[in-house]
Amino acid sequence: MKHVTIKDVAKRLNVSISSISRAFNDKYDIKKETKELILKTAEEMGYHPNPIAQKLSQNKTFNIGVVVPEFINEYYSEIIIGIQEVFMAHKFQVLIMQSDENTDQELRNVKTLINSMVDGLIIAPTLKSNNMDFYLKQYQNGYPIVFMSRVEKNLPASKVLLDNEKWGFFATEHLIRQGYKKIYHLSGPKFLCVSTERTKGFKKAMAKHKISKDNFKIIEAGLFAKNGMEVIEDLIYNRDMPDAIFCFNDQVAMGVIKKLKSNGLRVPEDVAIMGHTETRMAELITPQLSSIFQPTYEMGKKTAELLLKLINEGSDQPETVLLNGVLNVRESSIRDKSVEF
Amino acid sequence: MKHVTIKDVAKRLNVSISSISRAFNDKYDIKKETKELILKTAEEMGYHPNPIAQKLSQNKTFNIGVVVPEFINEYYSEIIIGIQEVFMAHKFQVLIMQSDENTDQELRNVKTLINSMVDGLIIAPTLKSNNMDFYLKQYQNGYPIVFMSRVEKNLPASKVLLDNEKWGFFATEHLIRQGYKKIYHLSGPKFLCVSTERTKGFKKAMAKHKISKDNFKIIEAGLFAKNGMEVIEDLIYNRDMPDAIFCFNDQVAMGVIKKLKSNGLRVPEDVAIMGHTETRMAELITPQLSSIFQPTYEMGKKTAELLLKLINEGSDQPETVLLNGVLNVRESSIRDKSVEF
DNA sequence: TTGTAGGCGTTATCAA
DNA sequence: TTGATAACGCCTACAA
Repeated sequence: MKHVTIKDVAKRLNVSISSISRAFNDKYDIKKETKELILKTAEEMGYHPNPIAQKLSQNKTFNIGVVVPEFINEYYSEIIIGIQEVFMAHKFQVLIMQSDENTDQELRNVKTLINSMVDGLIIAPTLKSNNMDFYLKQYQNGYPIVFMSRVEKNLPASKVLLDNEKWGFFATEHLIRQGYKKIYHLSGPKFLCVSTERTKGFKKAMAKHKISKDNFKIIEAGLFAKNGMEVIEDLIYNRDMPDAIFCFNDQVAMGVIKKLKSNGLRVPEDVAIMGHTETRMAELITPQLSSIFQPTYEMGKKTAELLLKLINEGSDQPETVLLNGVLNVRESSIRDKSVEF
Repeated sequence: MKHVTIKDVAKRLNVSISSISRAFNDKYDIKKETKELILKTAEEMGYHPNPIAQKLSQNKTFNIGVVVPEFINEYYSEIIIGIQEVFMAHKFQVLIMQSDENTDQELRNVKTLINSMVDGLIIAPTLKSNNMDFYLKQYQNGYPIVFMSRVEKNLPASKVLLDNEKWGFFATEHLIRQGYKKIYHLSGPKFLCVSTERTKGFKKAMAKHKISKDNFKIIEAGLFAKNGMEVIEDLIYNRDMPDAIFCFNDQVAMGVIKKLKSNGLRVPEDVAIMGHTETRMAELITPQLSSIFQPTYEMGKKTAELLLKLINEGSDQPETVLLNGVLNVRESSIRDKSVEF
């Protein structure tokens, strides 16, 4: 498995290696016929420039690192596809590492990537990430980093995120407009900014529509289906069931629906359910789950573009991209089919 | 962002770069104190060997490539986690590319990875991959490749797969033992060996239990939920509904369940459903879906180990690892709770 | 035990 | 338009 090198081609054609190099990087003047001859012979010999040597000589790795908290759920997988698309087109390789929602693992991942000299980093922090100071220090030292998804709006660095407050608001308002009177919100962990933003949106909707304190409640649940199930068990035990529930995400919502059904409660007749960060399953379960679709693919592309710019042009002002979602209303939250949403 | 190099450390300590190199690769004799001093100073200066230079000088990239048909579903994501674990421990980087179930994209991915000189490849072919000849040629030329998941048992190369026939058989037999009399199988595409194997298992179970031809049927469906839905629509239209259905995978099974429910049929009372290649959703939908769990994480680890061996020791005999699944019986396929399965 | 120097496969500067 | 050659940062025979 010996690879053909630039020298082999040079020898074969009796030209210098510089000419070969020139032919492959149309930067320099080189006679058209020579170039064509070289490219043709190289093709025949199966020569490709050795990317490792290119990188060494250019002092660039053309690698970028992506650190996500997990990619079991389709959310980050889809984002990654968008990221890869952009970087592939620019000859970058994308190294993906997942932190398994563990802050130490995340720090190790980032350090591994930095040590392996990636030209830039995209980071979506884990649940309880306490590494932001470290990341920001790197960023301020000039290391190209773009953040994604789970960071605060006012973080002093480039980032791409959903406007969680806005879409938390819309999700809630949809329930109100459907005529539900008593609405609970199962939030994510309170140390997760994505969650507090959505909760803010929930509160804002309550305020706007002047819903009294007796008629709403915010319960800290979590990220996973089992968190939703646990909360429903408590509510049933305490005979404290609302008309409608806005869940932090679809996973929680599915846990909620499952538990409601197994206790003989109907969705949406007894309790309406609204999810968030739509999954493909939303359309497959019964009832179909209303949710907020996030433009994952575009998020990935946008993030990649920001990083690419940062790598090529250096940093001027940090840029924040706030993306919009889509409210997809389905069976789980419809009371009155005549009401517009 | 200038990186500290081996020279900087050498200069600082007034030793030669060879000593630094030795200290970092405990291969050569080097005085213990010198080594410790070097490592300590290097640490202070923030020196890490430049992986690109290491790779160039060792003529190895320490990269391996993984090509999967998709990673939106958790199946390949979980496998990848297993792969990464093994290779990370051996200082390899794992480049992941997904083919979006497109055979041309797959070929491009593989060629990109080969051109970027990965030391080895793991390939899980797409649906209609017609690139196997090319891959086998590379393999026979000595390029380390291990195949995964969607290849035939008798492929002359190392591979890791589930024993699909066996677990197709078990899945079917479970339905028979539950007392279902008329059992249909929704297969995957017939050009997908994984599917034909499962179908073989289905037929074998029918033969073993002497089920007459009137009482079973094999219908080619597909991979996705919508394929399952379409088949159910047909069956309803033709008034040709069995007691039980063994679906190619959980996605199809979920489509089937959804369509059955929306037509007022109960699962499992009217029709029992068995899935395959268990997803996390299996436990969350109503009724919970019976399925065959695949040991994805172990598959990833095993595949990685085979490739690592191939890279380090060269090829002797191709090795085939046939893994076992687990039959998880849940609500969707239980008729009689007293029957053992 | 340590240092010197050549090589890995490129790119890029400088001469020709 | 081309060629010679020094870098890029490291590893490793060989010499000391």
